[in-house]
Amino acid sequence: MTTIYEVAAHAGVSPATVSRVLNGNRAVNGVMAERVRTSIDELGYRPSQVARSLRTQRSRTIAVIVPDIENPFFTSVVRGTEDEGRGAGLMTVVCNTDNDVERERGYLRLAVDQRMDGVILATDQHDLGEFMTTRGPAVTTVLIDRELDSLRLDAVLVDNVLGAKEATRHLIESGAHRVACITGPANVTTATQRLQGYQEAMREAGIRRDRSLVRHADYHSAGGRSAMAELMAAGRPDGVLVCNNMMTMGALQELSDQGVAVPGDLLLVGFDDEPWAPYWQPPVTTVAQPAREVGRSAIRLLLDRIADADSVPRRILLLPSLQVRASSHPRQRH
Amino acid sequence: MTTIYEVAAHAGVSPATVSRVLNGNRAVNGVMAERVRTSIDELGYRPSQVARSLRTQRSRTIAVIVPDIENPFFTSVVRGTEDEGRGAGLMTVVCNTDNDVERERGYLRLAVDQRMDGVILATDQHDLGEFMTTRGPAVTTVLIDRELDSLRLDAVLVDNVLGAKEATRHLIESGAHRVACITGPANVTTATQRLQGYQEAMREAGIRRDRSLVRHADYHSAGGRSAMAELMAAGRPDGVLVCNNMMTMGALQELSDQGVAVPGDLLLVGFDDEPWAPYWQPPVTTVAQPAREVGRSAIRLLLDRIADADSVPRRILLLPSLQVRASSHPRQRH
DNA sequence: ATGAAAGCGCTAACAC
DNA sequence: GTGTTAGCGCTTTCAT
Repeated sequence: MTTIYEVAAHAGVSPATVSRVLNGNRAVNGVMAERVRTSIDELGYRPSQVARSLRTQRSRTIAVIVPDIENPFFTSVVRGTEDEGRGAGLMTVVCNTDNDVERERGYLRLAVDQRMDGVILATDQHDLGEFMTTRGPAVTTVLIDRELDSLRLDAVLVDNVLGAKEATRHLIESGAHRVACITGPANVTTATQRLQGYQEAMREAGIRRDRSLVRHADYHSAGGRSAMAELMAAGRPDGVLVCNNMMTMGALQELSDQGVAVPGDLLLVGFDDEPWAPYWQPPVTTVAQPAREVGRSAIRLLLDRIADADSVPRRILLLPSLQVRASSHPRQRH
Repeated sequence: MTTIYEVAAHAGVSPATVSRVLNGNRAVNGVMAERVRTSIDELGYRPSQVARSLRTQRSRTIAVIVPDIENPFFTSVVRGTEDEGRGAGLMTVVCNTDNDVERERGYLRLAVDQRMDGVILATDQHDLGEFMTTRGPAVTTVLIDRELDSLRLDAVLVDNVLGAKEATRHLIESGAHRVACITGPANVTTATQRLQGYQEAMREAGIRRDRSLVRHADYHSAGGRSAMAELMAAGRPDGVLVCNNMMTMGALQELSDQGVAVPGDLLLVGFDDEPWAPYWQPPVTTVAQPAREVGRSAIRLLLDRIADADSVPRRILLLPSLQVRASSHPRQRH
């Protein structure tokens, strides 16, 4: 692999001059710069980022650590970080923890070991282990999607309460009287917030609280399915808010198996818009989260934080939007 | 950030000794090693991979470059490379090209610049630009999913001809007489191979070739949808093989919109098994590709290639398997 | 068994 | 405007 010295020799200049050309330093004679560029091309030279990082102490690389890369919400977030990062010359590395604490720790360690410029992290782990030192995180970190109040860090969140509230209100206005809610694990903030939004909407509609209409599941399809089965057994609801995309699939399957027509017998709204929500049968009304914007905002917070390590942590709250489709179409009056 | 020198000073030894402990060099006194480990813990020291890579000329990192990270086939491949790579101490970096030649070039360049140990690449680009030098690829490379005969490289492929052939035969045996095929772009090898498998099965069943039953689309849902619409207009088929997961969604939507019942009016088989295929309405019969195994095999080929740069390129062909579900259930005889 | 020292490939003072 | 040089944090001979 050719080095900067070989390029320098080839062009008859010093390595410093090559470095200047490489880094767009204007203080280089035009002719000489051109000669250097020619040598670079002829030799097919590519500067070693490794050497560069060691020297400059910056890697121009950030890690995005997510619990589930198969969840389209997170893939969209990654698109956002790539988009926004590219502009700042930042490369995005995707790390998938599969909700495994040990893998998460491993990736945090990796970010440190690689001396990455930043970490964008979605987790419900309040204890980040050795990664959190007394002087803050070992690598500049921005949280996304889930809140971790215990950590004083920048964060980009979505207004889950509002999203769930609007969705529930929509179900009620569309004619549902017994609206159920399948939310995520009780220890995940997004799940409790969405449940809260549901409860607020119910209260405001003057519907009395009925615990048999609420289920916590695991944010995966199988969990959504059994939760839906339980709800049907506990007393048929005529509307349901399913608080994430994976569980929505499971719930729909269970309803289909039981011969429950959507929206005929039951109105349904899911969470997390995604590429194929419109393609389902029926097309599913969802609370769309601005996933891409989450990624973009996270990069911006990260860059600000790198520029000024000492300012007070910021919290960006983005708004979701209801995408109305067939699964919640108002019931015909009989 | 603490360095190896500070650890050495803290433990009262030389940096060389710390390095030896770090790398499990047995030639170090037990007591001393223990003292070093204590210092490492106390200081929270993490060796810089950057400095390590510069010194050893190995990054222990590979790039997996795929055309579409939202396609579950590729996410599964990535899982495979992570699984298998972890064992060898390799870290997987995921790069998403969105089928964009420029982005692909960019990521190949990145692999070079970061002096990565290897690249696992899914592409239909026959020209890899400067990445391919006269002495082979700039970084050790293994191709996956798609064939590139022009490049003499290791590759892990799936027997697409066989998969499509079995699927088509299954459709015919299940009672379809006019079996259509929606395949991918004519310049992508997986698409032509799947089409070929379809054609072979049709020929062997003694069904005469009918070009109006074949459509090329773009491997995305919208393309699958319009292809399905065209097929229905051109003369209703009673069976269809859709050659990738995204297009299957589109085709199903079109059929639903037209009021065509699956499998009642038309039998359907898709390609690429995926997490939610069983959750669709109806659950979809698919040709499941061993995506994870593709990733694992690719890592193995890569490691072999790194160990021996001069052996002849190998080609691993994996077998797909038909997952029979409701969408192709044999028609009741009227 | 341990240490001293060179060097991986680059950048940034500093000198000219 | 350009060159010389030190040094980023490691690993690895080569001495001892």
